[in-house]
Amino acid sequence: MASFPLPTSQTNPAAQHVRVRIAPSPTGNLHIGTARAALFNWLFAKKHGGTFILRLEDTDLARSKPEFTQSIYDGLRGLGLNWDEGPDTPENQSGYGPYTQSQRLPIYNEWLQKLIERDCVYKCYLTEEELTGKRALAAAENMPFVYRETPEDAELNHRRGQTGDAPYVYRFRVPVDHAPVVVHDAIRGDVQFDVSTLGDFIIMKQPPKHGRNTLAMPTFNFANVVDDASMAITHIIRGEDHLPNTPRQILLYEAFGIQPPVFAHASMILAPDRSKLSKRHGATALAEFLAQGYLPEAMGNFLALLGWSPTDGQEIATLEHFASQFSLDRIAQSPAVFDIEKLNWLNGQYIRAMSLAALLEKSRPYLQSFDLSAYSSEQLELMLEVVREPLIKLDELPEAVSYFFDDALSVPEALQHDVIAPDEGQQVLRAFNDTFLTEHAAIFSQPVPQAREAMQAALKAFIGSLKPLKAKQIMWPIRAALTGRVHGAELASVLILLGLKRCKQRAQAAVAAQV
RNA sequence: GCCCCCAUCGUCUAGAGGCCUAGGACACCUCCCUUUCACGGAGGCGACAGGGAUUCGAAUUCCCUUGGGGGUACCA
Repeated sequence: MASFPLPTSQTNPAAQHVRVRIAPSPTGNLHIGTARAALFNWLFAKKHGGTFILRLEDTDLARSKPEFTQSIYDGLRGLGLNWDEGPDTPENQSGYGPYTQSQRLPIYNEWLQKLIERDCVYKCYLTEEELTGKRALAAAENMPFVYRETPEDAELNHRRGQTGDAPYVYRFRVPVDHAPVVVHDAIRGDVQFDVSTLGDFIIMKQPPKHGRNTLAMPTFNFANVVDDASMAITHIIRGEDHLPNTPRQILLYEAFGIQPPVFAHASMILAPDRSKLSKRHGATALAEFLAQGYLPEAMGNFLALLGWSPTDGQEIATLEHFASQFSLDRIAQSPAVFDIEKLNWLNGQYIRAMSLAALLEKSRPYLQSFDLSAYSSEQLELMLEVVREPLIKLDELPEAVSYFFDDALSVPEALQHDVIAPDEGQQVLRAFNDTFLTEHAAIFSQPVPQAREAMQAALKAFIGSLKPLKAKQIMWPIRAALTGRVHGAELASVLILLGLKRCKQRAQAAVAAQV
């Protein structure tokens, strides 16, 4: 795919100890795009025996919330993307902490001093109004707003600096005569940005006027670079939305005299209408999918396939398997549409492949409205075994098993009329109730595996005994009477799980309804 | 507007000049299996955005157009 020259020390991860990070901001629940970025980083770290780091970028004090931090923890852990270093790991072990930006203020100030010493930054005292005016001016000329400190502004900044208490921010002075900044991207190749498109960007915000925290916060671009540099991050794998930021960050690395890490910008995940994935398209947070009963394994598998493809073409695999063949140059350059159909298929695959014991555990939260104590776990596993086939996600479970728990089964009018009421149906149901259930009553008290086998055989014989009628004509009335539907789980198992008593009740009710 | 990225079946993608009358997966259709629905199996439908250029030869290289996406904040 992308082929371009990069120093071997950078392109060959084996030549150094890989350190990658996911750096979400706790201003929202873990987004599906962030989850995928985390996954790519994790896969890359795994592949190279590297270190996967979680860093919380909470410099936006107003929007950062503890519950979002929790959502990030839960989401990543849910997918199995455990981090080697992060806010909750002992930082003295690594020496790179803390891993929460709001706790790293002294570090940013320290690094800011270096820039001040090198005259790479200046205090900007321009007010919001003055800035707005400049923006309007640029807009009027149909030009992009690129802020540069003019001689007049410099004088003004100097004058306001004298007063001592005027509010200011720190801006990075973009060198105007700098050659185009080249981003060596491991996915896209070299991307050039002319410095004339880069304004003097803010690196330290103004301290908030109110509230108990009055310390100045770094901006994203600054904190990101300082942290990545001081945490010895070797590869930055992130979304394409960060690509336009990268030249600014590279300028900062240059100002610090530090070799930038390898950048890899994966493209975005899009909604089916090719617009940005947003709430109006349904779930966007990982937790929402998980709550619907998409299995974490399926989500991880699906996300890995969105914008990346395995070399061996095996689409259903563990993350460890994917990790073994992961490489940045196989990450797609073009955006990927989030295709729920494929997720559905994958999830179904996982539901069917799962052990019944594991499935039972995963299912319990979805079955809370039912009294499971009426069944042994062996019976519950049988229940899941026979209803799991058509499932897409676990939240369909209550509907799928409802007739095992309802005491009074309500049979839809249409079924009552079309399947149960006709003479044939009644004939079948009478035979079922009077003969079949009586003759085979003993089967119901057998242990599950034997009962199932015996019941299957008995049903087969029963169908044969009603000769002129076809199997379907026999099964449907019974199924309708017992479950209130004509499609569904294997009938023999349904009978066993319902038990003799309920089978009789429901069969008799179906017959009685017609007299 | 300006800057940047992207462009293969409806969708996810394979494809790094001849292996491509473009492969796989999801979805869809047909058939088979089957006591229903499903699962599973076997087939089928279906794409290199358009236009130039380079080349003996282009899905693959270059340019333009068009379309989509991202950015343009004291958000990250």
